[in-house]
Amino acid sequence: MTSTPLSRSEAKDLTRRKLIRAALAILDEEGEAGLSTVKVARAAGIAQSSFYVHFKDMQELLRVLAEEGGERLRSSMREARRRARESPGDLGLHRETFRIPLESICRHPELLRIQIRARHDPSSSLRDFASETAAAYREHHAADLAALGYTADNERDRRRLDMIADGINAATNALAMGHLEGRYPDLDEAADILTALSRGALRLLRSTSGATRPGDEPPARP
Amino acid sequence: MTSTPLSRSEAKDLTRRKLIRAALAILDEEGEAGLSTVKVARAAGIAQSSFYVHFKDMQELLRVLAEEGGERLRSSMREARRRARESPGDLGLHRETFRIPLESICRHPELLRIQIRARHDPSSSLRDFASETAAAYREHHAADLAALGYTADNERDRRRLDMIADGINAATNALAMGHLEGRYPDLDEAADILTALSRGALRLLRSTSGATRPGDEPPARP
DNA sequence: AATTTCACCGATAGTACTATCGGTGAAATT
DNA sequence: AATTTCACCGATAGTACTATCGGTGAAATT
Repeated sequence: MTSTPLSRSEAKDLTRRKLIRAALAILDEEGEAGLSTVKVARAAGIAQSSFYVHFKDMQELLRVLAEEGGERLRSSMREARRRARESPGDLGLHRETFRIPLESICRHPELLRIQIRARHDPSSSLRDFASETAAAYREHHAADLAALGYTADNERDRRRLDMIADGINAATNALAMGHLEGRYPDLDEAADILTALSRGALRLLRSTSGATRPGDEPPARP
Repeated sequence: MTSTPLSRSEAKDLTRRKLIRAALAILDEEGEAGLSTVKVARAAGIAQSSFYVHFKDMQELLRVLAEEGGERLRSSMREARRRARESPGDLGLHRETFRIPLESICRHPELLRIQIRARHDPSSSLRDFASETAAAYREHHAADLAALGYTADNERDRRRLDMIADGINAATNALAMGHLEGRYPDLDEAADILTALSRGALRLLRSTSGATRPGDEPPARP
């Protein structure tokens, strides 16, 4: 082992990173209820009281965690969008549209778990983060639908697009979690299912866009 | 006010119910982290120490809560199945299949919220309850699909049915939550979206059942 | 009527955690 | 070289909660 002479600020930054990493791990393994300055500090290898050198309180650490997580998720989605645009063909694009979010989730599953938990936990300090993330995903999806040629010009259609994005989103999360739990080993299969689900929804939009009330399935395109 | 002379056991049962109700309310409003014998007992109008007359500890109260919640959910689903069977016509049946679970959820939203939270919280004492409930929903849905004529006779098709049930399920929850949050005021619209999503998935099953790999969309029925 | 049972009470010991404070030594500055 | 800064430390007061214990009075039993 080569000794590394660290400056004071470098050393401080290092322990700060250690605290953040430790908190993320505990958050993922034991949930928000399992977090305490005692545990985080010990996991990072410092005294409990030294926790306060780096963060005002646990709340602030969680805020930082949310910001970093949000940044990671956003960049992951940007990357996804970029790759999807490069994908060849129309079917390919449609399928990539679904495989890529699945992959993004599987790359940082702890972020999704934490987010889902926070989204439904009224006592969570991460609720805002969770809501923003959910909204970002919805927008992401709305953009994808727009890219496929579906735009909403009245309130009902907008609400429908929202519901579809919401539903597909939830399904994406569910399949990703199932993949991580080992139930669905093949992500391509999952992407196929999502593609099929969305096809059904798009068919509905196509068949009744602007109409007053849906019948069964008139074939007309807008 | 007419005075009600209660026997000792009746009175005990009453406070027990009060404790359970109080716990459920706190669980819904503040999450599992907000639960404590202090709060529950106070909300039920008894001394903190009297909590232990009724339950060994908080863990046991949560177990009872999970059992009661499970029973409520199961009976809600039985009722749903019964009504769906009575529904006229094939399209009607398909749509009822989706509207009824939505209604069930909206009748007891706190149960879904608690379940979703527990399902993703590693520190929760309600995880088993949540897993069982999720599995029950999936079976419910698999049965619905079977009723519509989709049966799986190989591993890949079984996995697909699972994924579809999982995905539709997640979408159902998402739309129900959206309805409760006021974003989707009309449950029928939500049911239409779910119907459309599932149609897409069913079309996939139809077109590639038993085949080795899906192409785009051959029209053949099995 | 006498006795027993028991749901509930207040007090309290024990546990886990938060957040502050004064002290220390090595890094940084002068 | 002398002085200052500051990341980290141990100790500790304060907070919130759990779970037990002995006591009490009214209901239930004898």
